Amino acid sequence: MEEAPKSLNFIEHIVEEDLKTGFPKEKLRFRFPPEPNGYLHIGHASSICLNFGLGLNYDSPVNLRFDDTNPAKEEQEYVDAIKEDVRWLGYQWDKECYASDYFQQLYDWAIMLINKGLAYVDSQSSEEMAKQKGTPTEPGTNSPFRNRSITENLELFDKMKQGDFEEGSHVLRAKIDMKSSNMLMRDPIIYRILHRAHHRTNTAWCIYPMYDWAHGESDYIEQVSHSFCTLEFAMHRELYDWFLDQVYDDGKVRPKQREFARRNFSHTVVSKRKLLQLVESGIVTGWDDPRMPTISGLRRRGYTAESIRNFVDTIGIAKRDNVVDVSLLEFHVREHLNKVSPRVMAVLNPVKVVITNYPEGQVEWLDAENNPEDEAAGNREVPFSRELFIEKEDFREEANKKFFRLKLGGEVRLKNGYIIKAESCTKDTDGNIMEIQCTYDPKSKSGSGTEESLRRVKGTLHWVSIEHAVPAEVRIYDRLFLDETPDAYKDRDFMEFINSNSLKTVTGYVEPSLKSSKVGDKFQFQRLGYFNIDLDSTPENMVFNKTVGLRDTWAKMQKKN
RNA sequence: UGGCCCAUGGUGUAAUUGGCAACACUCCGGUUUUUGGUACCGUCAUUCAAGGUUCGAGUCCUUGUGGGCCAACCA
Repeated sequence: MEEAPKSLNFIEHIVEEDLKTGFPKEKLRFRFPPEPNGYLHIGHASSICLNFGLGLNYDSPVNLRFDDTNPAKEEQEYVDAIKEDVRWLGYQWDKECYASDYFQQLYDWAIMLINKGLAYVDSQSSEEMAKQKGTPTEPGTNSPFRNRSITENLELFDKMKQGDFEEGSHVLRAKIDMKSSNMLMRDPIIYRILHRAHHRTNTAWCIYPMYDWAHGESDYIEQVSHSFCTLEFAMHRELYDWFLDQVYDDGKVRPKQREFARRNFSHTVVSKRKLLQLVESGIVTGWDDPRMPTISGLRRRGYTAESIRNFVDTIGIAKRDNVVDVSLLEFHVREHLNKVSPRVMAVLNPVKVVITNYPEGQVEWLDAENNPEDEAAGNREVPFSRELFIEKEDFREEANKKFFRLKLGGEVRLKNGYIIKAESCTKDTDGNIMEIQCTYDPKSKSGSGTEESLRRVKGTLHWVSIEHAVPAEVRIYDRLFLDETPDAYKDRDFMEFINSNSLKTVTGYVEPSLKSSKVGDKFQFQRLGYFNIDLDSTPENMVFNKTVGLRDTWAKMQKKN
């Protein structure tokens, strides 16, 4: 058996190339560097799987590093949530790191920059500096403070650190080139004053390093060999390298930044800012609302880590703009859940069926297969009685041959039970069907082996015994946005495209075997879809989330007509 | 007036680095089925444009076109 050589994405090619040109494999080291200012979303999954996948592939350490240089936005809650999500996705980091662990080293290096004449304290307002910065098409001009003496810079920077100055009054800038075609090289700010308590260092510092200064140096301190980030940081690479030049020692690993395209997904947004807006505006109940494209939202919705990993693997890594269709994600959950989730019966939109020739008061416990895809899943028993619920959509008084379900005078198989025939129905004054009267064939019991039981009828319905069914709250979700790319319009706000009907709550009736299940348990409600038990669920009031529906060719046929 | 990046079916990615353009999803059609599910089979459909190099270009070069990013004391 030869294995087909797995094709590599361009990032993997880069690593392979480095190995081929002499980079020692044992020095390979990667990192996943989230800022703890929000929850991880499905887009982050790509980065997580890329970095940790590389680690697994090459047997290299991968650090989890929190990029916590802005105490105004970052919180411990996010740190905890991020760690949980990465673990849940199935990955183990080598070291848990924080950029804030390096504040002292970063500060010492900043002093060195000043001493080398490569950094200065600027005492202008941000507006003044913005003016001097120029535009992408026009060069900037030098700050009047650009040529302060080293001693003065040292003195001022020390006072910044001591907390002698107000926020915004001074910054430390790198002295590079105000005329560079790269705006980031026009004397970027490396430290700003922030009188804020930090989630880890508390009030020890009142100056905080900017991203560009902190990130590359953190990579260097951790001896990360490959630092992968999204495309919008491509212009930062020049600065990343410039900063590295100032501190780099021969013999150490020099980190290499490379960029890949972030993933966009249809009918949703993946930007922590926008997700935060959904949370704060109350459109969703929280970061883990099952409609959110966050890892925690997907987990609560019933997605499995395996399905997310498979999905990420399928969409790959590249550099071009993209919008990944959610149907691909849905395909992967169905694929996994189909293999692992037990089948049960639940009726979500009930109508009563009375089997008129079934003895009153009789109950039979019928044998039911838990999962046709997995023999080891075993069997269970479901109660059958004279009065049942079936789905309203499964009955019509009259219908053509294409309708395989129950109609007056027609027969249908009740899953795991008997063949029944609809004889009549009763309606209320508005014409709504209140009850369907059926007869059953006592010899047609599933699995009994009788001639009658082997009869083939076109339709098979799921059902529950009214007397035994457990009422449950069922939350049915639709996409959060009506537009495919809600945040792709320059002249319209993404909030305009909110789907106001993204959550529908119904009372469903589930078979009694579900009473013993726990939060997070996943099931296939036969003929309906995959559902799991929400964390709001209690033994008295069970709550289910619809993860995703089954593929529904019947619904497609309906749509076409 | 600038700089950087990108362009392969409807969608997302491949193509042994210059050698027969393929995989998955979607769509459509069919077979099987006590889930209109699953499984299986099949159909449609692809290299942005024009030049150039070459025996040979999706891949290299030039120009053009289209798109993205760059002017937070955010990351």
